[in-house]
Amino acid sequence: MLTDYDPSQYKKMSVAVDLLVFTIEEDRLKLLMIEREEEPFAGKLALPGVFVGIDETLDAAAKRGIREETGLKDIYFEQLYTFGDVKRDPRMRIISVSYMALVPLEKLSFKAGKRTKDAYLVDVEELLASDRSVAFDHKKIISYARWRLANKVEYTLIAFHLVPEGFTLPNLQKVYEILLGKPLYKANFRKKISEFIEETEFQTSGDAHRPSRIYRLKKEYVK
Amino acid sequence: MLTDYDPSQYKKMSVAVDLLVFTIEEDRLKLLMIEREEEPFAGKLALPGVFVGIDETLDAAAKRGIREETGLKDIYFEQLYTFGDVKRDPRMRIISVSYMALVPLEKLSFKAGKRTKDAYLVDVEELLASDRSVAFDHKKIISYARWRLANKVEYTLIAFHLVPEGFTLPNLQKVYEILLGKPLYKANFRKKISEFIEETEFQTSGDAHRPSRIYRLKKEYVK
DNA sequence: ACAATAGTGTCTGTGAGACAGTATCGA
DNA sequence: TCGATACTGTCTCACAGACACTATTGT
Repeated sequence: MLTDYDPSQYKKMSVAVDLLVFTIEEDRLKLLMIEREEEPFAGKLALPGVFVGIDETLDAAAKRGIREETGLKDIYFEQLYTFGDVKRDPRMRIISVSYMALVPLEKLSFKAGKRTKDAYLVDVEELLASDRSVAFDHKKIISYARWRLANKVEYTLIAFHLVPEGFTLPNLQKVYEILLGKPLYKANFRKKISEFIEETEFQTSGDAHRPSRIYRLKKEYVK
Repeated sequence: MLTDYDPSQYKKMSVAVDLLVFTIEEDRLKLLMIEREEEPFAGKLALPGVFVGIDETLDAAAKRGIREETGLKDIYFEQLYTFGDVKRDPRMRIISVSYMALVPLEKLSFKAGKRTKDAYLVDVEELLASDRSVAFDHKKIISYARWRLANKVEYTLIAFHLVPEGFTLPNLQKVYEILLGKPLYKANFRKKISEFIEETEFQTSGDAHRPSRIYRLKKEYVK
């Protein structure tokens, strides 16, 4: 490939990274979105994103974007898909490499439902079910990410990234149920994940019922 | 996102599509590669690829590339991953969106092992196991594609794209075995895929043993 | 004692794995 | 008849699904 490169023939384009930062808030899957202030799509919700620098790796751009939007340095993220429709952005040709990030709510400096800057935590199912318009082709991207997330829950340990380092099993199960969109049987769920976790000495307290033991992911499975 | 776009700050770059056209030849997984004639990496094997036109969708560019390299219009392909290391190409910054395509050998105008133009069918396992150098970061891309292919075989019907429309079960099983890298039990394999296929009236003939029935994928599962 | 949630034991059905057997062609 | 490969029947075992039971807290 690339043997016959002719700069005059192939115009260059801009490459951006779009970020899908997911978290769980009040037993709902939420996505970090911003309200656009300028045209096009002023007033609409959009995914946060950054342009990729000429000397910057895609992963590095994603990391930088996450840092700028959340203040967080070391959260889990992975490349999702690259969207390259010609008219995605009415102003110019932009290739968008989407990245999905997962973070437990505790790490986000967000209050429930409240805004920080122009950023909101948007209920994903609600957004996708509604006919509310979203900037650019971002609704399509969100829809794809939601699908991929549900898929990967089944054959990876990705759900653990949505939960604090120390977690209870009822807590973790709830996350699985939210991502899968269906209830699970307690006993079966525990059997399935038991090989990946280990007890800690801690447990919850203060609730008017039996306390719940705190577990953590075994070291060998921590990314 | 994209609210603060400043053209002087973010330089544009080139976007290319790299193609991984897989097929099965002589019971081996093969990949279509070309021998580079120019620097850099002259004489090395490389993935075929094309630059994405300014008014061209990523998928459209992939389709065009496949057409140019194989002469084929309607074969299965899917986007794989986007590679954006800064020094991938020593000449300039190129973002490479990789696409994986699958085609039965019968559709390719290739003779076993022989070249057409500068194109070869390269044994994938052999290439990956060897320390033979490959142009750019293409070895990494191939390695990733090989992994993804093995994965998707297990939970999709992707293997059917490597086999003609009418196929025998021993034939299909062999493809699964090649992709999975392990032998399968006949009876179990048949039970597993029986729901997706249907008999035709045809069978093989001429061999010194019991003929093999020709099957096809049920309509509802085609693509 | 009771409400509420945490946690466990076990039956069942489904499906993958393993292997042995039967079927049908050309020579 | 025989060699070779196509095709089928069935046993076993692991595991997901389903459900009932026990455990431990605060009030």
